[in-house]
Formats: sequence, C-alpha cells, structure tokens
Amino acid sequence: MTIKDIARLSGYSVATVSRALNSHPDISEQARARILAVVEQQDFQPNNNAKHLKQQADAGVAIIVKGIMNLLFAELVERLQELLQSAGQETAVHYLDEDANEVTYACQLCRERKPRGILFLGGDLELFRTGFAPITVPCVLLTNSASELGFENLSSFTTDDAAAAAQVIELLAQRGHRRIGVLGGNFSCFQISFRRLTGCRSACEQLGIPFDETLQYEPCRYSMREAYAATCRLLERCPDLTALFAVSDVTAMGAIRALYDRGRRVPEDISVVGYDGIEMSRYTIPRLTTVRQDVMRLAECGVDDLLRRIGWNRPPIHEVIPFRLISGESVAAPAGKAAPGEGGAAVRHDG
Amino acid sequence: MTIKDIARLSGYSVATVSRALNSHPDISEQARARILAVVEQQDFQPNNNAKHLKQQADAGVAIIVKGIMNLLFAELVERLQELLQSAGQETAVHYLDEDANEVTYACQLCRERKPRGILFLGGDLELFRTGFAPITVPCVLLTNSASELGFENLSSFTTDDAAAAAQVIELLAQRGHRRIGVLGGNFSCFQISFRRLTGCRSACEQLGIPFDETLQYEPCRYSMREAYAATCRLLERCPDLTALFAVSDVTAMGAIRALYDRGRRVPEDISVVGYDGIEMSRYTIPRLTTVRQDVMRLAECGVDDLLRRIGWNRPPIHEVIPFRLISGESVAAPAGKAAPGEGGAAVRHDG
DNA sequence: CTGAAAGCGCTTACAG
DNA sequence: CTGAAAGCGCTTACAG
Repeated sequence: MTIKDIARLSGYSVATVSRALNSHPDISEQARARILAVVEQQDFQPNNNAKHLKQQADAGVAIIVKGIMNLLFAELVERLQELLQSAGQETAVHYLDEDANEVTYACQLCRERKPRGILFLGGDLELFRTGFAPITVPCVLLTNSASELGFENLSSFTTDDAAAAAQVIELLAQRGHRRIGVLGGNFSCFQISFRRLTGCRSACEQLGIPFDETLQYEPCRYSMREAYAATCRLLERCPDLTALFAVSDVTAMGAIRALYDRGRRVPEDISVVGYDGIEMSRYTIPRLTTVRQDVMRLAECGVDDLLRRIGWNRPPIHEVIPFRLISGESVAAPAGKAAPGEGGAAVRHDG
Repeated sequence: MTIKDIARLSGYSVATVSRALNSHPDISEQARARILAVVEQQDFQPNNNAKHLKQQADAGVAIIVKGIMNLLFAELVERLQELLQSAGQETAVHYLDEDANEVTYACQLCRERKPRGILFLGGDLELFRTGFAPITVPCVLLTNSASELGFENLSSFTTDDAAAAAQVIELLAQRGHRRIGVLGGNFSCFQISFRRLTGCRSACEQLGIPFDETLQYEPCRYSMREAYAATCRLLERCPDLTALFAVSDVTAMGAIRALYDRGRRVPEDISVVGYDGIEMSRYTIPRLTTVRQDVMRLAECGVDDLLRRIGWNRPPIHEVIPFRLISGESVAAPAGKAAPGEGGAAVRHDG
C-alpha cells in the first residue's frame, strides 16, 4: 500500500494525495475529504524513508537524551514535551546510551530527519567541540554550559554545579561536619563531575576543612550498585567520615544502603547529601537532603530559547539556572555535636 | 556528500561503492580498500532513508520497549543486547511510552526498517489481537503470554503472575497476616495486573482470608508518586491492614514512604511485598521482599527462540519462566503475633 | 486547484 | 569483479 494506491483508489494524482496527507493549503476541500477517507479506510501510513529522503525540512524538533535511565533527564523530557506540545511543536525523543556520541547522532539526524531544532539533554563538551560544526539548525544544551565553545547556533542552560557543590559543603560544615567524603565522577559527563568536585574543593579550602582528594574522593558511575561498591571503598580508606556528598540521588541511595549494611545509620551516624532532586529523593527512607535542579526552569528556558531562535535568527544565550538545596532527613550533626542550624526549610540559592 | 561523491573521488561506480559499504563479497580487495579509504577520509555516512527505502531486509533485530522508565525492562534490555551481540546480531532498541501502541509501531518498523525479527518487552494483548496480523517476521513477546492469540510468528515467555501473586499471599498468611491490601493495576498492561489480582484472590479464597476487592484493592500506575497517593487512599479505607502487596518494586517504595509518613514502620507495623526484583529492591531501606522475575532466563529464552525461528521456520512457543520469592527486610509477623517461618532464605518456585 | 515529471540517495538484478 | 540503469515511495517546483 503506497501513495500510488491511494491515488488510484481516490481518483486523484499522487501529487494531490501527498498534498492532502501533508495538510497543504492549495487543495480543494472535496479532494482532501475524498483522499483522507480512502486513507482512513485503507489504514494507510506513508513511508517515512521516502518522505524524509525527499523532504527538505521536517516540521518538528528533536530531543536527544544522553542516558536512558537518567531520572533527571526523564523528568526534563516530560516537561519539555508538555511545553513543546502546547507550543504546537511536533517532537521526537531520541534515547542514547550514556556513553554514546550525541553529536555524531545529531549530525545523522540532520542529514536524515532534518529537524528544525535540537535539544540536547546532557552532552560532552569535547564531542561538541570537535563534531558540532556541521550542525546548522538552532540547538540547546541542557545541564551543561556550552558558552566556552562559541558556536553561533548553540545555547545552553545549566545549574551552577560548582556553586551547588560548595553550598552542600557549607551546609555540612555548618552542621558541624569536618570529615566529608565525596562520591563523584561519572566519566560520561566528566565536566559536570569536575565542576562539582571543584566546588567541594574550594568550599573546603575556604572553610578550612581538610579535603584530601586521593582519600576522600571516590569516582562512581550513575547506578546504585556502583555507588554501593564505591562507598565501601571510601569507607575502607576513611572510616571516620561523618558525612558523604553523592553526585546524584541514585548514587546517594546506593551509598545509604552500603552505610546501613556496615552498621552506620543515616543521619544519626553519618549524613548523606544527594544531587538532582529527582522524584525518588522524596520517597527514600530517609528522605534525601539534596541539590534540586530546577527542572521546570531548565525546560522552559530551553524551549523558549529554541523556539525563539527557530523563528528569528537570534544569537545563542548561555544561562545559569538557580538551584535549591532541599532539606530532607539524611543530614544531622555529627554524633555528639550540637546542631547549630537544625531547621528544615529549603534554602534558596540564586546561583 | 553522497555515495556519488565517493564514487567520483574513488574512481569507481556507485554500485561498487555500495558493495564496499555493505561488505558485499563480490568485490576486489583493491576496490574495497580504495573506497573505504575515501569514505574514511571524507567521514562519509550513508543516508539511511535511501538505504532502507530500497533495501528489502535489514540485517538486525529490533527490541521494542513499552515503558521508557520501566526498570525491569531496562534490565532485560541490557541482557538482551549482550546476548544478541555475542550472537553477532545487530540490534536496535526502540523506546515507547507506556501507553503507546507497540503493535502499530512494529508495523511501521516492518514497513520502513524491515528487521529480521522483533522482541517486544511488554505488550497489550488486545493490540496484538487486532493489529499483529500484518507482521510476518518472527516475534517474541516478553513478560506476557501470547499463547491464546495463536499467531504463527509470535512466541512468548512470561512469569506466572497468578502463581507468584498467590505465593506472596501464602507467604504473608504463613507469617500470620489476614488483613492484606493490594496495590495493583497499571492499566497499560491490565492483563498482567489482572493475573496478579486473580492470584491474590484465589489464594485468599483457598486460605480462608477475607479479601474484599472494593476495599482492599487499589489501582495504581507505575510511579512512586501514584503509589504514595494510592496507599493513602487504601489506608483511609482500611486502616487496619497489616500487610500490603504492591504491583512493582517502584510502587512498593512509594507505598513504604506513605506508610512511614502516616506513622507506620515497615515491617514492624505493616509488611510490604514488591514485585519484579529489580536492582533497586536490593538497595531500599528496608530491603524489599519481592517476587524476582528471572531476567536472565527471560532474555535467554527470548533470544534463543527468536534466533532459532529467524534461521529456520519453526513454530512459536509459549513458556512460563520460574520466578523466585526473595526475602528482604520488609515482611514480618503482624504486631503481637508469633512469626512461624521467620527464616530468610529465598523460596524457589518452579512456576 | 491539479497533474506529469524530476529527483531525493541509495540497492540490486542484469549484463558484461 | 564492475558498471549502467531501474526503481524504492515519496515531495515539489513547474505548467496549466
């Protein structure tokens, strides 16, 4: 069943069928109705290979998600789709492995699907630096900053990871912690991990808290299993930690379980802070104290900017989106210490 | 940059370039080397629209995942990809929304991508019944049974959901529970939920445990947030429950948090059992008692059967894969009751 | 408003 | 082993 069959069955030419199928304005109401009736009756679906092979531009925008199981991205995608839909924009979501090359993939997409714009959820700046040049449609990178790259068609919106990490250290210090471990560094997005580590380092320095990276820092991928193992290694090296800052909420969960299994209760014996503030962080026991990235604003800024640049040829922008440090149940003063600021209200940061 | 440019640059015809690109055997080593050198140098990527438009059959198999954030499916996909890769099979994974039409999607895939076989992770039998007929390549449905459908190119492998649910009830009864709530029924896969509910019902009947569905059963989608709300509703109606069986581990987690927030500790005040046995269930606090579906065997059976049927034209098979009831930390005897079988070993069931 | 025709970038018999 | 040519199923100027 092809467009040719529909043409024959409806008594029109393939050109007119194509026009009807694509809601072209230059077509009589009568032809449209007749053709669409046949299409319906035959349950005809056009072949997208042929369509995209010929078509010079697609109607929709593409979302490229780097990390299928990344729960933060999952929440972002949901919000992005809502926003794009209410803006009348067709959207196609493409899920890539955490360690896939999103830029190569985007190039292929531009060749074969020709989207009007692309939203990247996560991205490796090195891949952009070396491979982004062939891409000419407006693009937005979310959760990483592309400002240093200077591409004329690439905006970016991100949380200030260094500031957020620093604030976590400050919170822990304020509660009285001075032996803090850091679980970080998913190598698929090492710039982000690096920024967070940098934030930890400088905050520790400023507060006069000792932070020996070779001992107190343990890299760890984005999974509970890996976080469990990494926490065990970290504890082996530094048994006297009173607090642990994990790169993500998922990681924090694996860490908390590891701590429990070694006889340390959270937060009574050791405090844990997560990162991302995904839905799950509100349901764990204990509820996580975490850096909540502002999914709503990231999504809104990304969509607004993308659509604006698709419409008019504006220069890209690079913005930092404020985060919030959310108080959960996973942080307390170290055993035997008074807790200066035990309150539970969320702290706002205008990073 | 097209195949024509490569032809010009290499001094061969487009036909020969195409042969080189597709590792066709009837081509001289010299031509292959020269052409691939040019391809490499130009970083040429063929246009898949054109390729698939012309090509009669693709080399690979497709995996269609119904439910992007379904963690059980995520584990299955990982295992399936390993198995297919070591069998030398190219694989493309397609993620669909939980409430998308996987059969329509598969039809489109067959038209446009022409895979050699399809693995469905999750599926609505009604959609298969009405829409599967046009699909002629070998297919396998995982986690649901398609035996009643009688398609000649559709095998299926599934856990015996009714038996598993019944065994959960038996476990709880054995521990002394008689007021059991059930959180179930994601409508995107209502057959599965229905089977689990049926298992609960018949087990209760057989054990003489009261089970009033209108009171003790609460439907709930696959998310912590929905589970939280559903648990609150259930508790409102039946404040005296001593145990809760959740449709999935994710649901169980939301339920546990809801129970804590209402002052009920798990398992001291109320027991909770999950379903699926995903990685997360080993990291929650408390660790979940849950029905572990055998991801390894589901994947192995699915791949073996699919590849066998792709090679030779064998009839489909429909098999039940044994599950295991895993003892975690979320089940205890009701407050004030002795616990007859407090042991922690996993119970094997040969479904 | 409609149709005949060219062509998107490939693959694949067919002929040599 | 290689090339000329047909054709996959669409879209889109172009002419009417």
